[in-house]
Amino acid sequence: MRIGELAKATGTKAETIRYYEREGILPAADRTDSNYRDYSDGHLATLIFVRRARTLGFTMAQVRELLALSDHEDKPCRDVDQLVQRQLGEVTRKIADLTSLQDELQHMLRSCQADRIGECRIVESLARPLR
Amino acid sequence: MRIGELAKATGTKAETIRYYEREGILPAADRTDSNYRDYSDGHLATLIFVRRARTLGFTMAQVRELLALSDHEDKPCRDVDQLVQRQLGEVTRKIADLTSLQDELQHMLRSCQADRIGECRIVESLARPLR
DNA sequence: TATGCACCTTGTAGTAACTACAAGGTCAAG
DNA sequence: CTTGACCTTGTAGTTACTACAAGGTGCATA
Repeated sequence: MRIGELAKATGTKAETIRYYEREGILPAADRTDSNYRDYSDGHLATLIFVRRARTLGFTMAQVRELLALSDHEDKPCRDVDQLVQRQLGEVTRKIADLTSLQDELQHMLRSCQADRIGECRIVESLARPLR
Repeated sequence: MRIGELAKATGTKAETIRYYEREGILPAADRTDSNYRDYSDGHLATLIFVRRARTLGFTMAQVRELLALSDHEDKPCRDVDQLVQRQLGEVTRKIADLTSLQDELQHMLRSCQADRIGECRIVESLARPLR
């Protein structure tokens, strides 16, 4: 598929896709005879992954690390293990925070539907567990 | 508390705290006689909230919206309701993605501990549900 | 065949959300 | 009375894009 299709399929600007290629985040695509980039389904999956990871608050560096785990076949398990453990910790923390926020938002929704204006603990929902 | 303490307590640079004040994200603090910013526990909670929300991938604009929900006492329920519903959708989507990623990381950990190098489906973990 | 659109390149510059200085000044604890 | 934390204004760097412009190729269609 060409860059325009890939852009549409993922909601990414073509310029951002080329940017990812320059940055080594997305592997360079094959080229057609007319020098157009020709993307595979693998590229599509990787790009979706990158975009999701970014909206989940991972930095480019972290995305790079996560992508590197993809081809860990050639690396010793111990190295990978540490990295995975670190990422897992962060993911788990994020889930906890988001779940707390979700609870609070749902609570707000319920109290609104009941037309009672309850107190809003939205700030507390994330601020409470003082790390 | 003074800016330095607040900075330490939240892992935020003093400069960032002043930046948030300029941007209206964090309400201006009281001032001591010597013109030092004097923060309350409320400021602390808000700042923790802001930082968490940011690492969860919310933009400043979204953080602003979420904070605005805090004092919804004066706004009609219908308006708040819509906003909450929208944020809730995003939060829920993020939790789903993160949970999928968590599963995959845990799987990698298990297969590493068993010293079997399994296939890595980390990209697929986020890329699969094609939106 | 000509028009127009998608693509190619390089390059510059803008945006968001910080982060880091510098310069020049005040305040307070040891 | 010096040192370090704070104050201000201002400029500039970083990350992760996003948006142009200029100049060129490929290709479908009127």
